[in-house]
Amino acid sequence: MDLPGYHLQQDQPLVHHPGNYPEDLINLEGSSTSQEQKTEAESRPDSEDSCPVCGDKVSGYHYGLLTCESCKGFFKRSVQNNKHYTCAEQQRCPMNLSQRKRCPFCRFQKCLAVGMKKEAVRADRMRGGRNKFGPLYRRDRQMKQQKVYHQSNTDPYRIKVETGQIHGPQALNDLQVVTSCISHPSPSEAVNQPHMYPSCMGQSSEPMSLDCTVNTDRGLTPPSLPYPGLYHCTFPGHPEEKLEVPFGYSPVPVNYTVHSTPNSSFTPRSTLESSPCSTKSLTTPVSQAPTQTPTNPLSSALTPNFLSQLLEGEQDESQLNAKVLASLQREQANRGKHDRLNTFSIMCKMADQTLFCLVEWARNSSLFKELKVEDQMVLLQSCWSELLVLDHLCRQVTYGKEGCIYLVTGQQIEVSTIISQAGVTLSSLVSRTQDLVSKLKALHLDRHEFVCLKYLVLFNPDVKSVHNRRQVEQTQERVNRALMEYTQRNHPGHCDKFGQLLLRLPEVRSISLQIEDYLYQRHLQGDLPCNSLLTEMLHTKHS
DNA sequence: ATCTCAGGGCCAATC
DNA sequence: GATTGGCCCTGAGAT
Repeated sequence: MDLPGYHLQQDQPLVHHPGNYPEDLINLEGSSTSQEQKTEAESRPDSEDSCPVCGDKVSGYHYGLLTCESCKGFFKRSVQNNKHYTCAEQQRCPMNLSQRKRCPFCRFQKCLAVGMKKEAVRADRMRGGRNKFGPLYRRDRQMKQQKVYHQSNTDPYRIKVETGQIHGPQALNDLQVVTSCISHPSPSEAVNQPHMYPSCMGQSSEPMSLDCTVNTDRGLTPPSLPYPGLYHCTFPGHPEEKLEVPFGYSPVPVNYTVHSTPNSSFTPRSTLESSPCSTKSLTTPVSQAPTQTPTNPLSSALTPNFLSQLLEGEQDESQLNAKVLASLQREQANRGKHDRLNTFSIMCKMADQTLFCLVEWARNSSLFKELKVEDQMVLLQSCWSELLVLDHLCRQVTYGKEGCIYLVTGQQIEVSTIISQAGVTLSSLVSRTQDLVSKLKALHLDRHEFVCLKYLVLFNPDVKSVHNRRQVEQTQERVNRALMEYTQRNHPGHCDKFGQLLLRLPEVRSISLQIEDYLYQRHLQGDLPCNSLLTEMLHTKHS
């Protein structure tokens, strides 16, 4: 794979390994749970044929996307007869072939969520003919064709992704956000157009759509950014800006014994062996923790300067906001008016842009530059998802309001809204992440500590095939010591803060792995954009 | 002129 | 009696 700025060509065919994933992971989103479903899926491995609402066999385009005959009829009747369903449960009923009849409310909501359009049901009941979505269907087909025929990537930092398999149909969205705020520069226009098409049928049941411009209480809130002037940034794919951080640092060899501890990748060696707040001490009462002063000559006097140097490479949040927003705007501008990005795609784009920035951040780091390119690549390939999670966590701790998720675009979305509409996996991820945010907020994580955690995750000597393991280890130890001294110096009343921060890293790791699994499943369904760094990172890990 | 295909109607099966 | 879902009809748009 190619990372931004890394041009080692590695043509790797995109091999799908659905069998590598446990069934429960695939089923978590409620698309297919029963044995019946499994059998059917086996007999019909091509996900192109599965209805995004219930997983049944699609019979063609109906009301905006490929669905089965059953959901087509259900949707038609619901709209034509102006049905008002209610859910006996928590409006999160599983939707699959065997259970689709149980809850019409959730089924209809799912229909709307995946993109079926009420407007496509004819008010005049005229039979035959083609509707106004013809161009949309054509474009959709073309995009599917593109996937099938191995469209080569023109982006300079992408690899050629080949696929011998047809990707899934319309993305099964966990959320459906109508991105008026991104597609319509005029807020007033967006407010008057809550949905892509005016609703011609009085349907009281609210669609699952979250409209960031219409109802700011429920969905995304417009960003308050000085973005107009920043939209001209070249980004991504053309890393023109190089932050040359003037580190006056050269690593000093430290004689630490290397122990290969299972699952210890989150815990730097020096933490285990030389830190006053060692892993052992973390499990004991604070009063019993040793309070010895670090003896390493690297440490105390250098730490403040070292930390400030580490911080210099950090990207300004408002610039990042603007870059990602601009990128999303460009993406939307390249699409047709009736072909907006769905929520999942938007989230992927955001993650992709953020990932790009994180890779650039690493590449511009003097500490990182000291490594061989091969080592840089394997480290980044190993920890990219952890960096993304850490980045997200820091954003929440710094900017996030209670009960809201602060997006990299500067927008906010309510956690409850996401959880009420997301599938099981995504809800779990959001909940776990929010729990971690709460813990980090309680710890008063600041940017110095955050950047140290990023470096600790990046410089992971446990990564296989790292060439210069010792160098990686020494850097990790140095950052680790800097973090320890910083927390001790700035939070003398909270002597365990260092240990508490490190204890959060396994959860970061765990969440990142769950995210990778989730994204890979969506990737197998064809929901992830092919030409993205995110997809390539996923692909590299799974190939 | 013919073909394609998506929306509508019908009706047996099921709830 | 209401709902579901498979099948067929229709006809605007594409070829």
